[in-house]
Amino acid sequence: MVPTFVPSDAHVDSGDDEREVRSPTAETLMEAALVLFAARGYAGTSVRAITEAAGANLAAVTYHFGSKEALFEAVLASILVPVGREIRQAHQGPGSPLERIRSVVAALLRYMGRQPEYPRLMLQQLSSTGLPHPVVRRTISGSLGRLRSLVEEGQRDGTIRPGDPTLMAVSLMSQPVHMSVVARPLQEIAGIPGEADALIDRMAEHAAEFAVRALEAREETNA
Amino acid sequence: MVPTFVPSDAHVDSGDDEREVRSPTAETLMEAALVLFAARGYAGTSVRAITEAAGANLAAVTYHFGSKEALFEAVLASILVPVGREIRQAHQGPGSPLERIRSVVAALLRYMGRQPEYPRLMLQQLSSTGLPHPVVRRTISGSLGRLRSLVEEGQRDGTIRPGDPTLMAVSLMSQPVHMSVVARPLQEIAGIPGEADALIDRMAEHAAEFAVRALEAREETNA
DNA sequence: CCCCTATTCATACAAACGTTTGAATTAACT
DNA sequence: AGTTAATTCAAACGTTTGTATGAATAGGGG
Repeated sequence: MVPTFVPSDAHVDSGDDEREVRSPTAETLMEAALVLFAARGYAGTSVRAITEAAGANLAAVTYHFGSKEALFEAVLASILVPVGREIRQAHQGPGSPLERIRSVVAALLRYMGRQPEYPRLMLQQLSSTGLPHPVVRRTISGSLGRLRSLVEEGQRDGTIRPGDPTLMAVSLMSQPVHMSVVARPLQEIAGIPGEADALIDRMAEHAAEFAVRALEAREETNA
Repeated sequence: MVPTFVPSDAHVDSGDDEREVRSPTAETLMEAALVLFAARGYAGTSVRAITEAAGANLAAVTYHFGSKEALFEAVLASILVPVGREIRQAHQGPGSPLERIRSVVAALLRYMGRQPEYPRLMLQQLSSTGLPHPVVRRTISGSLGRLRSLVEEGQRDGTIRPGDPTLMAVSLMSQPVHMSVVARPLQEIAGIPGEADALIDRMAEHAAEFAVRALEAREETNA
């Protein structure tokens, strides 16, 4: 059964920057679990596989996290914090709305492209039925909100064309998430040569340009 | 274990349009399996869940398909054929390259948005590590090739701006796949009101416009 | 009616699953 | 050295997993 999410409101998030303190074993377990969950999914990853990869005892997951599902949630939360931060930073940067949108898209793609486990886990959540885990939902909803506000700002000062700001934000978000995930298989499928990191950089440039072009207001419309 | 794909070259595909003939039970199994695989993933779906949903005996999967994995491959192949056909039709339609790109994006999004299992299964394949199943790879590679050739055609006649046609094709493809999958969760996350089908239609319009704007050559560049 | 092939069915199997248990080990403090 | 708490460990628990088996049930031609 896929982890479902009884509200479990016993959880603090107000400060958005708590330093979770964990034993070394717990850290190692989370690192191993991240890789395996991203590669094979939640149901496809056994507790035994995780503990073996981490060099820990089979009972370590139950002892340190309580259950496999709790470990999964901890992993999910741990990766979404930096993703949210990445977007927040680029969002608060200098420049016009369009320029900031460009840097959000490029930065996000570069970040995720180098940690492919992150977007993979996000996509796994999105592509199952039922609502994604609340921690995923919160991050996505926050990031979409920031992107939408950038779009609206640009629409107000006339540099961004009219259109539904929410859908525009979704399109912006889909580029980094989708492309960072397909980058690796794409090298084989489409026969793209070269180093993986170089491809990510090219993709970041491309996606940012693609996004800006799609949004900017024409200088010479029929007005 | 996620289905891996020993080449298994004993498989005919030349004609691209074989009418697979199956018993009614096999058909029912595939329909039930499609829904469950898309909802919970391969590892998260048990043979018992499939046969129960199909109203068939537990042994039916082994008898009709040989194994759970073979059933999965049959399901995968069955959904990718119509997806490939959808793209091929829009690709061969009338109009300029940009207009045909617009209708590929819109048609694909409308099609997938109404059969969410299709893009879900595709994304599941893409978001695991390791190469996707060959049948997925072939469809994606074919579709990307068609999109890329449209882009190149438009670049030749000057209606599409310069840029890497392969990356452009990937961006085009990512819009329908990604948006059709996130449509449902997005209604809750972003609080989009209205009927699901109406949202799909709005998304199709939006994504097509987004794509065309991103690609078209400016009439008034500094040339 | 009988035989033959195709399909369904209940049941069984070994393997893998997440979790529990209680003893062994480690580390810190008195 | 002695006490206590935290952690690790090997083993076992009861389920659930995918697949195999052999008997039961059809449905046509002879």
